[in-house]
Amino acid sequence: MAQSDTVERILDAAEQLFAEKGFAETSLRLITSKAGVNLAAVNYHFGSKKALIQAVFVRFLNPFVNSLEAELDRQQTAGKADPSLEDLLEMLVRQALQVKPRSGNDLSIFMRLLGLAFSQSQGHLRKYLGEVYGRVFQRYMDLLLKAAPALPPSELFWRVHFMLGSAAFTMSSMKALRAIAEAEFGTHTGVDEVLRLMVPFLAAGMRAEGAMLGPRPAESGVAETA
Amino acid sequence: MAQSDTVERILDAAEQLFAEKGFAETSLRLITSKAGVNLAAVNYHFGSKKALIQAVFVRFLNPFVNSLEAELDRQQTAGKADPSLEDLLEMLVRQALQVKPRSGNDLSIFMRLLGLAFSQSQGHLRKYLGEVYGRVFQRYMDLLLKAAPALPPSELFWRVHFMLGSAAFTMSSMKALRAIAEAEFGTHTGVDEVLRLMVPFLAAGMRAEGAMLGPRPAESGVAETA
DNA sequence: GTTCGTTTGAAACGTATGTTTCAAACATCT
DNA sequence: AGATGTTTGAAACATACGTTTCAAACGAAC
Repeated sequence: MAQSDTVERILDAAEQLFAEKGFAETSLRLITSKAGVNLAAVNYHFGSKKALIQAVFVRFLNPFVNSLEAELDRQQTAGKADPSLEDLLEMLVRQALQVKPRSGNDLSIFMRLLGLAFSQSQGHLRKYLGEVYGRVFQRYMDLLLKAAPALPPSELFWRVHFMLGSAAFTMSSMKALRAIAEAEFGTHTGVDEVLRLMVPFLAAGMRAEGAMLGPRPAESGVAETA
Repeated sequence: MAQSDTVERILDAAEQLFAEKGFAETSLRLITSKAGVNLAAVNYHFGSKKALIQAVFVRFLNPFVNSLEAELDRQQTAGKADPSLEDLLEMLVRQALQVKPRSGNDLSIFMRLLGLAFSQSQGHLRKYLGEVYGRVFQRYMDLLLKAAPALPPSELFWRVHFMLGSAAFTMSSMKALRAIAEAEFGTHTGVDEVLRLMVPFLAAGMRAEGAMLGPRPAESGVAETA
């Protein structure tokens, strides 16, 4: 064959190992030996380890983001009312669950990688993902801010990142937490269920009464300091 | 003097560098050169890099946890009613703000280290911190569960970790986020203010209507929170 | 069947890391 | 002051990593 499957084998192995151990802790030798290819193949096909990491993310993020954008288009052209917070969060959950699993690639790998992208971001990844997906992200964020209660912009800013933190942390620890939950309560909780549990929690947090100062936007001195 | 300040110098440098770059990305050579001590001093005084990391955490976590436990004692012997979610979260904020800053050690370093303990936990750290501080943590958790609404235990389990995620992520990215917020909104938001902003967000999330029982979900349709 | 661009394989390179070694310097106690 | 136990300093060690090299193997075109 003209194009062997070496590239795919590397991506599969890297995806799985990154999700298990993180980026820095996964060596190229481990990846290539798991993939059954030569060590030099990574640098030959991808150029560097950083480029490999980016390639892994593009491969699994592209379908997700495209699907999300399609749903945003649908929602917009349908001329419906602006979606609620719950609608928007559910939308993300739905897209995530819809991503078709590849070989041995279950949802938790997707989740874990997504979490790692934020917590272990080496800078280059964050920058790269921002360049590639920033537009769709911004579009989603605008809807989110429209659905959020009227609060000082800076308070909304922080609340969005509180949400992001919940999601990133939960996703990157989901596998371990699910094991604990199962041992402790006997109830088998699927990844999809955990994602749905987050929706009311996050939406309620966003809707909480503001803590900054009254109804007015922040201008005069913020005399909250203790 | 019988005991030179080498140990403290190492701890100071390590604390600051870990907070800046994470554990794996901070080499012993960087630490020792910043501390102005010999490279071998780390292994001589601490035994290994892992032990150094633990020592850094013990030094800054001990006052915090002791102070928290004292407040729990006070609260309990005072015979007051069980504290609310907001009370409990405010309690943590208060302890964090109360930790006296050391040389050049401001609150954001404390926050960032705390966040790293969860997101970059190398296993050994998590285990060690669990052994040392597990008892107080459990005690606090019991109060938290008492203050939380009546929900299936597994749903509460997940919500607690959603909270934890918010906190850990926010704390570990606080410095960068504060810079963004300041550039975007012009409002200078102190670390203490950010912590206090989290309180209503997290409390409201914990109090959100349960998503588990109630109308049987399981199908594609989603029961929206009315 | 020969040729030529692409891909693979095995080995080496250069660098960085945590750790160990051991003699010199130091502080403390008799 | 001298002996003794502790701490430091400079160097080396062992290992792991990402990357490079280059000859061999391969596939498609002529």
